[in-house]
Amino acid sequence: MNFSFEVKKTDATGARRGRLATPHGQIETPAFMPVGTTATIKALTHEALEELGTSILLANTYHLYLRPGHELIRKLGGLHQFMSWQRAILTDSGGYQVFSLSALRKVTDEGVTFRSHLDGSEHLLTPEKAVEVQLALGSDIAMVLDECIETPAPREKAEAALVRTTRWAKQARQHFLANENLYPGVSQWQFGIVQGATFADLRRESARQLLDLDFSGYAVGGLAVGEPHSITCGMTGEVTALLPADRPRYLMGVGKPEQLADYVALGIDMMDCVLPTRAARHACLYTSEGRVLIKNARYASDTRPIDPQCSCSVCKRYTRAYLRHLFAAGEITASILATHHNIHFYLDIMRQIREAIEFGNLAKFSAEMQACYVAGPA
RNA sequence: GGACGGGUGGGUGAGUGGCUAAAACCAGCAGACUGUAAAUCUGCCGCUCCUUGCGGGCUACGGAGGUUCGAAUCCUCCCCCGUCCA
Repeated sequence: MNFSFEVKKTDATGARRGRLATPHGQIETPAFMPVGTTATIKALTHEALEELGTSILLANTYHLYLRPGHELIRKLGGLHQFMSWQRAILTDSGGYQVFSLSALRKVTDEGVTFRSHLDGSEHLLTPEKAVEVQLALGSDIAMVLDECIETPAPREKAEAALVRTTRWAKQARQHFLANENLYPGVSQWQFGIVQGATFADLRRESARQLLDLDFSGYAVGGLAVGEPHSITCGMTGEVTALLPADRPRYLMGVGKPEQLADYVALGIDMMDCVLPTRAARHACLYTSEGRVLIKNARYASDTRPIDPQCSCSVCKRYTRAYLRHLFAAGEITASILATHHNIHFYLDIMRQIREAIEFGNLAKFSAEMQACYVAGPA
């Protein structure tokens, strides 16, 4: 096994400073993972991602299964070789698409039947199928298929999704353990996903049930999908309190810049979010002084960099006025530069968080982030 | 000189008697985005008043008159623009 996870230090808040080793490199934790659903971080080259210090990124089972197809990717040497990315990859299972593509799918105990958003064709994604697709992709970390529901949700619905998620997790775990060595050269970790919506007892129950299955790591799913941040934190805390200390914990789909440290303080080791990349394409830039909506008229002749405190290559070279112009003109370069900056900003936050844990001042760092995001940019 | 066609809100451009402060798109202004159906989506976009309401007043479809209860829409004259013919 080429995998290991080690917690090197835990601070007073409960934050963990660790290291996750994979066959495709080491990941310093807490880590933020940029989202590359269709095997690309939109608007960024792999050269740029490497320069930014990305150690792991996400890709998506449902999307890659539909296009170009996991069999093709397998045939071409697996996802790493296909996309020419030799660092780590985590693949999401398609569970999130149960939520985001709710209009195009039907969930039964057997699995999720999707009507393809690409061509309308029907596809049944079962827990076993999700395992098979991810093994074929050869990602480093595979997620079990779960049922992600919106919050707030009625208790009965949350219970039903929890029961189904646990059942699917058992099937997925079994199927994984029986097939993990199916492809030579592919070595993979499998994570379970805790559900339970906004009900603390359901969250705890979900976690306990998954612990029996002995996953390599545990994710908290179904959060930041409508509920307030305080609830997200509350639910996360309920779960991390029960998770084994020696396994990585992954809070799925979060968060805003000023929220990241909160999750880390709750004992989270890994996070991912489309926010920095999507917001970038939508002209929202994250800075040490808060958000900069770069299309605003006030930046038309602003010759400062996006973030005067930032050391990224975009901030070293370009002005706000130029970025604003690129967005106004609909130039593709606008997305490229904005995404580069935002990913740098997120990865830099994580660097600062890791450092803060080591120096024991995470709470202070968190407070400073909150302050500038409440105050907004100068 | 003649024959047609046309002049609509910042732009393009619908609208041929009342449902029209006037479609749609663009531009402009502002906002949203949390395991990506997102280079997307939403709101505002003539001026003004207030008790901010599917509220009131004013101005507006080249110009000036006219018909009509009512005109961007019909009539008259004028001014521009385009195409074609001399």
